[in-house]
Amino acid sequence: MQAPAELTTAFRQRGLKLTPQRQLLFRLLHDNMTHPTAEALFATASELMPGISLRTVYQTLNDLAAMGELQMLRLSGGSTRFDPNVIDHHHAQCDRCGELHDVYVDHLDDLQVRGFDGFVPQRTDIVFGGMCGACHASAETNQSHRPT
Amino acid sequence: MQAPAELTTAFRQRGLKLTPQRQLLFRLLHDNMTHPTAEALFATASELMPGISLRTVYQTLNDLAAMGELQMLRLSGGSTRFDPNVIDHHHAQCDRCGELHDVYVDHLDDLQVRGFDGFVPQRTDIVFGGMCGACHASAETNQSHRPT
DNA sequence: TGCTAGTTCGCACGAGTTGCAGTTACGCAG
DNA sequence: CTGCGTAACTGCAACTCGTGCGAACTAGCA
Repeated sequence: MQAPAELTTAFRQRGLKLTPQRQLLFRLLHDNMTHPTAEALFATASELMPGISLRTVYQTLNDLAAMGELQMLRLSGGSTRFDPNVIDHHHAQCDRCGELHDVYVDHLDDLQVRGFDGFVPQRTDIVFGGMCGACHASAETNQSHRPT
Repeated sequence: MQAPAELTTAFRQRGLKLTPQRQLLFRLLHDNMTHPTAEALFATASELMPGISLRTVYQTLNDLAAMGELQMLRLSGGSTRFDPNVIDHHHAQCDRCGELHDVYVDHLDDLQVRGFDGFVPQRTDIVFGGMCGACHASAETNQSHRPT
């Protein structure tokens, strides 16, 4: 997603207004690598701007997603997450702690897919399931501390 | 997912009981390629067994998923879908009609992924977005019928 | 400064799913 | 076949996530 200043312009150009609430959310989202949920953003935003409405957070997130500035991620476990990174990338989700982070896949076009059967693919979303480094390490530890 | 007869055995072995409701659901799911939702299964089941509860459908689906006999799919648009095909495969979803079908991807191991950063991948879920054959055809038609 | 359309907010609603409690019935032992 | 214990079924209420709606507000422009 673009920097707050560019978003300001982009919104105005579309006849959308630039409210303090939106500007706050722009700032909270820019360079945000945490894949936050609407609730999480609302919590952070509430601290900086008491009284902001959860409704407004959803509204703004939907607007940004519609403008292609935000990717919406519906994954297993919980609510929709929002990803300001709209560069071609994919995700790795930890089965244990649920943490999500970005990964980049090369040569995706080389994939050989059988069964499209007339389907015309336009996007490819890959989600790797597994264990993040931290969880994997602690799992190993638990294993060696197993009760006799 | 295994055939109803094998599931019967598998359930008994786990101390789970074999009720008519479950047997019905086993039959409805076996070889079901439609990726049904819980509601859809409930609707079909209700015709064959009036009085069956939606709660029971959810319960059984969760049990089967926990046993690894069913894959739960949380995709964009609506509710969780259930896939009795647990053989290594992936999905193609039509952006227009929402239809979902199975595809098979070869040489997945050859994928070059950057950014795992300690993450230990165990599963790979790929969802292709695009248009199914039917929708693509009708979209083409609309295009050629464009108003002048 | 004043107008107006887009925004915000709060509430209520809706879809999807789960928790709970009372009743039912599967599966095993006698 | 009968009786028992426990798992399962059902119906309802509750819960989560997200959206529709209307009144009040305000950004942006003339």
